[in-house]
Parts: sequence; C-alpha cells; structure tokens
Amino acid sequence: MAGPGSDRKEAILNTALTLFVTRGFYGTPTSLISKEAGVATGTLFFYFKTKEELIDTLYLRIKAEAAAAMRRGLDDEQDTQGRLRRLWVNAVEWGIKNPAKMQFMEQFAHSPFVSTTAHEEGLSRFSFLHEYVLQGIREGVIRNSDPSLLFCMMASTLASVIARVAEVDDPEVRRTIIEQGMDFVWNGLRAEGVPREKKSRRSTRETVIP
Amino acid sequence: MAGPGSDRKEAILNTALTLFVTRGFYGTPTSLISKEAGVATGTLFFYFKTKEELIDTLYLRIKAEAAAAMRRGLDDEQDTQGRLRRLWVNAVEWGIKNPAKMQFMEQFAHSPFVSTTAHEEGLSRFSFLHEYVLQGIREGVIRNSDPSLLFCMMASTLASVIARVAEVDDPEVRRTIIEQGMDFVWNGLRAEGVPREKKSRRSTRETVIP
DNA sequence: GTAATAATTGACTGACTAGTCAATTTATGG
DNA sequence: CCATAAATTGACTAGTCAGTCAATTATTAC
Repeated sequence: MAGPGSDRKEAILNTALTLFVTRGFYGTPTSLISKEAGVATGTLFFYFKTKEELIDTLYLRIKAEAAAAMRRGLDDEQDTQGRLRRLWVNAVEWGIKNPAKMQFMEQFAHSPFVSTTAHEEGLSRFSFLHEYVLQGIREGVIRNSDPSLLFCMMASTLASVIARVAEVDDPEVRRTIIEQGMDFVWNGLRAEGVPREKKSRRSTRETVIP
Repeated sequence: MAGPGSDRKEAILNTALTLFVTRGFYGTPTSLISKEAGVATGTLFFYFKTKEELIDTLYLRIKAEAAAAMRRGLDDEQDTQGRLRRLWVNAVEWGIKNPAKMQFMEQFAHSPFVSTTAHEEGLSRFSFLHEYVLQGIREGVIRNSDPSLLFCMMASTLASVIARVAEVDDPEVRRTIIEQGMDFVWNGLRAEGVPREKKSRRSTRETVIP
C-alpha cells in the first residue's frame, strides 16, 4: 500500500469522484478524501494544489472519457440516423456502466466549483457532435433549427433517459426506455418528409460490427 | 426597517434564494444570508430552525409557484396540442421572468440538501401534467410510451430551452427558440398520423384570451 | 554507498460556521 | 399604562475545514 508505484494520484481521483457525487463539493472535506483514499492530507495537496484543482482535473478526465465513448464507431455509420442511433446507444451504455461519472457530469456541468477554463475545455471535447448535427441539417435530414439548441435539447433528453434507465434492472424494460427515448429525439430532430422510423432497428448495431 | 410588520421572513427567503443559486447551499453561510437580508443571525433561526428547514421552505414555495404558473389557462384549451403549447409558453415565460427561481429548481431538483418529503411534495404539484399526458395517449394524439418518461424528457428539454432563451435579449430570436423547442417536443411526443404542425400557431394564444 | 531529489506524513494553524441564549426591544390587549 | 407574549439582537461556543510545513522515507543517478 505504501511506497510509490502504487499510484496514489489515481486513488485520490477515484475516491474524490464517489465522494463528490454522493456528498457534493463543499460537502466533502479534503480530509475525508485523503482518508478514504488511504493517504495523508499532505499527499492530496502534493498532487493538487487546491481542492478546485482536484475537481477540475476530475472534470476534464471524465468529459474526455465520455466524449471518446460516445464517438466510438460513429464514423462507420453511413447515414445521419445511423450515426444518431449509434451515438444514442453509446451514450446510454456508457452512462449505465459509469453511473458515478455520469452523475458527476450532470452535477458539475454548470457548477461554479469547476473553473470556466475547464468547462470550456470539457465542452470542446463534444464539438464533433455539433459537426454531425450541422451535417444532418445540410443533408436535409435534420430540421433546420439552431444546431446548438438541437444539440442541447438532445443532450438534456439523453441525461434524463440515462437517469431513468439506471433506476431499472430488467434488460427488456431498459431497452424499451432506450428505444422510446431514441424515438422521441429522432422525431424531434428529423426534418419533414424524412421517414419516421427505420424498420431495421436492431440490425443497425449488427451491421456495424460485421 | 426595524420592528415587525416589515416582514423579515420574506426578506430572508428572498436573500437565501439569490445566494443559494449563486453560491450553492454549503457555499452560503447563514451569517451571510442574515447579513444581506438585514437581520441578525438569531432572527433567521427564529423563523427557520435549521438551514435545511430554510431551503425546504424555499423549495416548496417555488415549486408551488411554478406549477401554478404553468397550469394557468390550461383547462381553457380544447385539444392536447393546444394544451401543450399553452403549457410550453407558460413555462418559458415564467422561467424568463423568474430566472433565479428557475435556476433554483434545476439546481436543487435532485439535491440532497432538500429533504425527501419536500421533494415528494414538490413533485406532487406537477401531477396534473401527468394526467394531461395520459389523456393525450388515451386520445391517440401522443405516442404510447411510458408517460412518466415522456414527462421527464419534456421537462428536461424545457429546462434547456429556458436556459438558452434567457441568454438572449432580442425578442424575435427568443420567440424562434421557443418555437423550435416546441416543435422538437411536439414532434417527439405526437403519435403517428397526427399532423406534424398546426398552421394556426400564433393564433393559439389569441384565441384563448378573447 | 552516497548525495540529491521526489514522495509522503500528520500535527498544526488561522479562518470560518451552524446554531444558542440571555438580554433587549417591540407589539398586544385590557 | 402595565403586564404578557412575540420578535429581535449579536456576542459566543464548539466544532469543522483548506491548506502548511518541518520532518521522514523512498527513489534515482552516479
């Protein structure tokens, strides 16, 4: 346990994650973080000059990880609806597998504890989504609304779907919620004249992983 | 300023509102609240036994006020789409007029600082919305998905629309955002076969206020 | 093996905070 | 005017917390 090589920095970050989401920022003393992480108070401040620097680091890491997870396989999809579906499934799956990180993102997305620079850098990780929406509009598949508004509404819907899915255990119910959420968003986004739903729904995922 | 009759309780609640949204719960000392409200520390604890009781009271009041504002004139509307549009406009208008309260609701909607009983009571104020969604599904106008999921997605979309609208000053741009948000939700909610949009959009509001 | 450096420790400090309480002021009713 | 109750005050307490630092231990380079 002691001695370098056992990376204490990671232990501190992991402990801080769970504590911040369960007790909030001001609600978790640094002394508790270091105690739960199994290090001395001094060690925490050796790696992070302030408590704010700690949450900033955490924030940036999680945002980057989430963005990478959502992006996975997106370029393999041929059309906008396929990309959207892939993105949707990626996001929900990541959210379920990483409930604490998901909660953290929601909780601190607009929080004053995270510095503005960290907020900006975190947001920039998701700029590729913006590009996809723009492309969909250009193709005439997505309705011609303010792309950042569409993105924003999509993201908030996603968050509420993930929250609900996480409350449930039955995989069949989960799939239903995910599908219903997807339908809501797709119908909200799609331009007039674009088919309401693709028949080959479940096959979408099977076609991308041959 | 001194002497009863000048209601200090209201002053405390108002000050707490602005401080809580700008600095968070743990981030605002009770001493600061009382100072900004122009009362002594003891006065705050005379009206609210604990800091938690203060935020609970605030939470319940705001939830009740928001629910009442959203409900206004809803029963005068004849069809589901009309009700949805009315609800939408009510909500956005209230959100713009009361940005601090809006922010407060978002910030503390799932916060552990607010007691579970307050959360439950606050949620119950919005149960009428649940009824409206159910009615829409029964009529075949709203798609047959889990009503509470639909409600939840609608609410989160609403929150992000209000946040965006509040960032903008130009009333024309504001109206556009509100309309685009409404379209997103309506198309996400509506069942197959139901017309995409009502032509008489702006007239909707004029017909209810004769 | 040794010197220089990096990592780690935990007692300690100065500042702050929720809540108390005895004393004081203000309203109320006869 | 007076007595009783309600409202208000602010100094005070007991506890907490972010961050420091001198001392100690481990690592690295030669």
